[in-house]
Amino acid sequence: HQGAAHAGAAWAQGGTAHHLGPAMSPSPGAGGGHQPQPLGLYAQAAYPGGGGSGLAGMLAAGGGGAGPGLHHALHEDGHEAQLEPSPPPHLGAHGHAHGHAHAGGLHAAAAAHLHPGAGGGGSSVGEHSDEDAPSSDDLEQFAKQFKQRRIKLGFTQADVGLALGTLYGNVFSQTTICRFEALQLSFKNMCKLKPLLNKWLETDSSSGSPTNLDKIAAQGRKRKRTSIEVGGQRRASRANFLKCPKPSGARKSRTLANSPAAGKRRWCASWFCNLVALDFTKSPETLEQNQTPDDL
DNA sequence: ATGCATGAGCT
DNA sequence: GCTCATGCATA
Repeated sequence: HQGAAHAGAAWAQGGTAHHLGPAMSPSPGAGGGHQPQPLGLYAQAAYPGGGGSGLAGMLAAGGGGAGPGLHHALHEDGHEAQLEPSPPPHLGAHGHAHGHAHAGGLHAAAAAHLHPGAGGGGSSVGEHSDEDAPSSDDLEQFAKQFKQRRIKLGFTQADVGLALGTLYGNVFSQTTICRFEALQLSFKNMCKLKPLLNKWLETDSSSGSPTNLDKIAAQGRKRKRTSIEVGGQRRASRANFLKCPKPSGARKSRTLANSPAAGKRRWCASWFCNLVALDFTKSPETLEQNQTPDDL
């Protein structure tokens, strides 16, 4: 059930993508069982080959039934649209951008792709726990299944993270597992983690043993989280981001100096970095609403 | 689940 | 100096 209705999350390697959140049908249905999970479609933009227009392109299209169409466009300011060419090293190419537009939503993907095809044999439709070129669909499906099984087995995200540590060397935090399940990691990162989690699924039943939940002593260095004045600073920063996702040095200085967030350079830097890195996977609709006129 | 932060690699 | 993978702290 729920099969077709997802809202989306978008992936892109070098480009921009958004997703919108609320897409679910307003079905009055009592049922409600779950909360609308934003799962979704991914779009992978392959690399901007040389040219580039891809970067700033795209915007969303309106939402079908339910949602008030929210979307917005990101326009970059006049100049500069740099894309970094991260060369897709041959190998696994995956990437289709399927942009389904389901019931509510949309988003587009600028995309190019390399075909998955590796050469060879007729790939059968097998669901194998592949290692090599998982498609977005595979990952999406895997994540979904993984979460389901994890819960069924009674493990928390944190448990899994720890287990991974004992299974291999890498320990992962609850955060990472959560993001994996929610498809909030980069495509590449998802591909990297999938095999590990998959192995966990297989090894799980055996792990009835009392997991040594410790070892992972905490290290010193506590991080301090900067407090941002609700509303103003964040709002202004969002507006700025919309105007220019990748500000140049000069522009950054100007923006910082005049923004309500002035003085919080480090915060600003992290904020922009995170937004760009996640490809703007945070509700763009919110941005639109709060957009400030022109406080650059 | 998500906001802010760190640090390793790259360029 | 930037991107990416990851995580602490917290809503």
